Amino acid sequence: MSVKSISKTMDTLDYFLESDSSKGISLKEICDHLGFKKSAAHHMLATICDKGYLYQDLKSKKYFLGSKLKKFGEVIDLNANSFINFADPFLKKINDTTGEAVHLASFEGTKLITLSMLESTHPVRVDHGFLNKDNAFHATASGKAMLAYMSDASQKKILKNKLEKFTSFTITNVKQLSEELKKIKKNGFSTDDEEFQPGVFCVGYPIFDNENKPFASISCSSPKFKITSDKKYLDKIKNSVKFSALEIGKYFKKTRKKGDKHAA
Amino acid sequence: MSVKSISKTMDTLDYFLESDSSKGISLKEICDHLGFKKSAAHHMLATICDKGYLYQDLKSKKYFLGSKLKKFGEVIDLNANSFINFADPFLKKINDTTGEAVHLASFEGTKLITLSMLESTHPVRVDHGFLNKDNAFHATASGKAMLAYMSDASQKKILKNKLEKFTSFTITNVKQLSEELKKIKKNGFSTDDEEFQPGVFCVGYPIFDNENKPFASISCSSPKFKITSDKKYLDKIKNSVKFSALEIGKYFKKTRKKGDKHAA
DNA sequence: CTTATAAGTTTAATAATATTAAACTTTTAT
DNA sequence: ATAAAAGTTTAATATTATTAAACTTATAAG
Repeated sequence: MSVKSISKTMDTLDYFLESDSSKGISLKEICDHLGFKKSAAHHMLATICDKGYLYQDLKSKKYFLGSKLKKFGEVIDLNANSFINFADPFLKKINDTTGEAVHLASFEGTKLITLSMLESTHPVRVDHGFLNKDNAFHATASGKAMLAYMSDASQKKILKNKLEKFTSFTITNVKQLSEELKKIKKNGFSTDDEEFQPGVFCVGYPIFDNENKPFASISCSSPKFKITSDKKYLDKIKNSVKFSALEIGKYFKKTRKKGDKHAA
Repeated sequence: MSVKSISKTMDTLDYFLESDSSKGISLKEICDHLGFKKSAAHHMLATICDKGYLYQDLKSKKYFLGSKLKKFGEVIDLNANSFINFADPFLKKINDTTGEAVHLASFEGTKLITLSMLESTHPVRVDHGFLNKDNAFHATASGKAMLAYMSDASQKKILKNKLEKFTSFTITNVKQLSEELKKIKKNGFSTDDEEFQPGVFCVGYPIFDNENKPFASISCSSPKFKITSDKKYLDKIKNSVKFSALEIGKYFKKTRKKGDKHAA
């Protein structure tokens, strides 16, 4: 079961992120964009404001993000940001060597998330943006690299929904995906051969934590034709990503004691 | 009207801020602390997780803050942080001169909020912490300094609820408060003579934006006995706060064009 | 390893809540 | 000054969230 008013509340907060909210957003604009009735939206917004997550300007009546929301960022930074900062120079290294887009991914529950990314420096760019979604694990190099090394129980939870078909090459069959994951564990890396975006080929390597669980992954995306036309290009990418993945993995040995629990 | 499930959701998110959530929080703990029934809380949390504001660890089943919440901090920083950064050295100056606690306040809707603070450097400390609440305007030097210069319409909205009595000195009579606000406009500064906390005396100066509206305020808190025993001490504080308030006010002349709208 | 206990999840019936339209107020534009 | 639009309030009702109970999974104790 899903609680509708909560869902609507978060869609509203999301709208403040997506659009420029620096000059405030009116009740009407919120209703128009999200399809709410104005009286219902008004009740919702009054409650959100009461809790300090938004506030309504006394004169213009427009809504703004409340400074309370700033505190979440501070707390999350404390918990997880050091990992991203540690990883950054190693992502940069792949980006410098290959010139291609590099993504650092992790997961929160069953959601694949992008922690950090560097865009391609080449004229022909490949960009699949920031992800924070269910149901992309099976179609991305980042997702498959982590999925392959997870426990059966975790795999099952992530794959419990129907596998979405993003392109004609997306693996949507569980049996077939299972074979693919076995292959990944044998090879030590994953690929995405136009399975998420047409014309885009990705290579992914897992990053293991201090308990040898897949905690994150790096992927490097390249236009497919480069891989096809230059046989050595794939090896160049693979070597670069593998090196950085191993280096970043050392972060956990440095900062965590055996038995320390962490998120994801 | 207030939407209960939204209210409960935000109380839950607040709980993640207040407690150490770095190792996750269980469903049971949330229910115990906030008085929820476990099935209702489970439905609520499932919805929150679906939207990416929290996530549930696949193995431990504990809940964590979702990285999506980090983005709010980034957006809010963009909008408002430059003001706080600009003000910082001027707050420091008051703190250096007087040794007393200094607060930079503003307001979001009808809520008085603390943007930044410096603690007393003296052994006898005075600290009223971070505020983010309705119904404290009438009882604080920060609040009254802004209130005095607001439009009647804004004053009315802020004072629409019964004025809470924090100490025996808190002004809870609207008529009496109105006289006090007149006095503040005449003098150019506000005081809080044990009206919020017993034994604490505060001096507040408003900060005006590029349209001469009160946008923020600075207050300096001191133990009451110091003010009483040393007649020159109050003047020392007043001069120091006044100087910084005027300097910070120049921020708006530097950064905003006439007619530019901003929050609060 | 087995059993017991606690925590988490799901369900569907019902009690309670959020939604709605309509009336009303306030604001903005003409 | 008037009209139109945006925002707010209300209370009746349809919809939704809550609840207890059954169930599953995880953890602790014997």
